[in-house]
Amino acid sequence: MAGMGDDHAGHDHVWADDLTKNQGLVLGTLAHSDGPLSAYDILDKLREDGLRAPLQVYRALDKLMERGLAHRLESLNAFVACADANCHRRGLIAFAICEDCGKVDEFADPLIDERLGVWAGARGFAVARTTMEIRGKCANCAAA
Amino acid sequence: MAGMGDDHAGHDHVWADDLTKNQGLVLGTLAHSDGPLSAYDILDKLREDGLRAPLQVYRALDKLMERGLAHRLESLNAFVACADANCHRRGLIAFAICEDCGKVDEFADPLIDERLGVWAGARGFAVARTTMEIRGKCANCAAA
DNA sequence: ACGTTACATGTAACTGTATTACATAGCGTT
DNA sequence: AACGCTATGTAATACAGTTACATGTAACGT
Repeated sequence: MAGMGDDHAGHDHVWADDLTKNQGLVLGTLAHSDGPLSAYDILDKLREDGLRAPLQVYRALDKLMERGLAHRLESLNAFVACADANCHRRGLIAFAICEDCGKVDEFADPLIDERLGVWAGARGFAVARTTMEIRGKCANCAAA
Repeated sequence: MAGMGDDHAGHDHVWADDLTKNQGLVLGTLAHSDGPLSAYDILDKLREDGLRAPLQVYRALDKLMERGLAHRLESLNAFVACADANCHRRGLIAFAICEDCGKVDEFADPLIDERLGVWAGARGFAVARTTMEIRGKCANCAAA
């Protein structure tokens, strides 16, 4: 790996141990960011680590999302690391996105999940995955 | 208006009567489609009606969405006409999207909406708008 | 009638997001 | 060594959305 001051893949990972180099770089970048990043944001931050093309980032993101280590925010075309370090989450995950400061709060609500199951059951709809994103102002920014 | 075989704005509108020409064209296109359309899909269908640039479509979509006559599906980068003809809906609107046939089912669930209100209230989060999209297979496609 | 304001429109160029196609490299198995 | 599998590298392209600027048009006040 090219010289770097901050080698995520080398020692900075407390996540899964079997990430590939690019997956480690991308997850490290997301984990250290205080807000969501677009794929191109990630790419820019990783140029000095040798990444050059969007596809390298998208490939890593796909794998990370498969494993639940990262999530995509559809309404932002951006990505975040999973807030649950060892990702024990199941079922629906929702995100509250502050439009002022950009912070994202990830949460799971079993009741909403169940309610969704009821709707789907009644319709015979087979749910594969659900995205739920709330836009607005976090408590901090609403106060200001 | 340039000659056209299918003048939505002229006679085809049962929606609001005060839509502009482009808004009428775009809403007509969405309403006649049996699935979601991207902005560029819409543009292609409206070239013969004189539209030439993406911006013309995006501008119309913005106005239609402001009025609740159209919705954006974030996970698809696509748009649909509101299923409720005169759009009496309030609060959270959810979409079930079939990944097989592409059909979209729009519904509102007050309980989910309320549950969301509880979460937001507890956190001091001021909700501006919520997007909820379920991906999976509709009853028809699940059967096949 | 004239200028002013407000809003809808038209056009081009551009930025940002994501995928396709093809080539290369590493590793475990046989 | 040859094979299959997965990860990588690179370029080119497709798709989505915005910025900047010019024009049209109808309502309003003077």
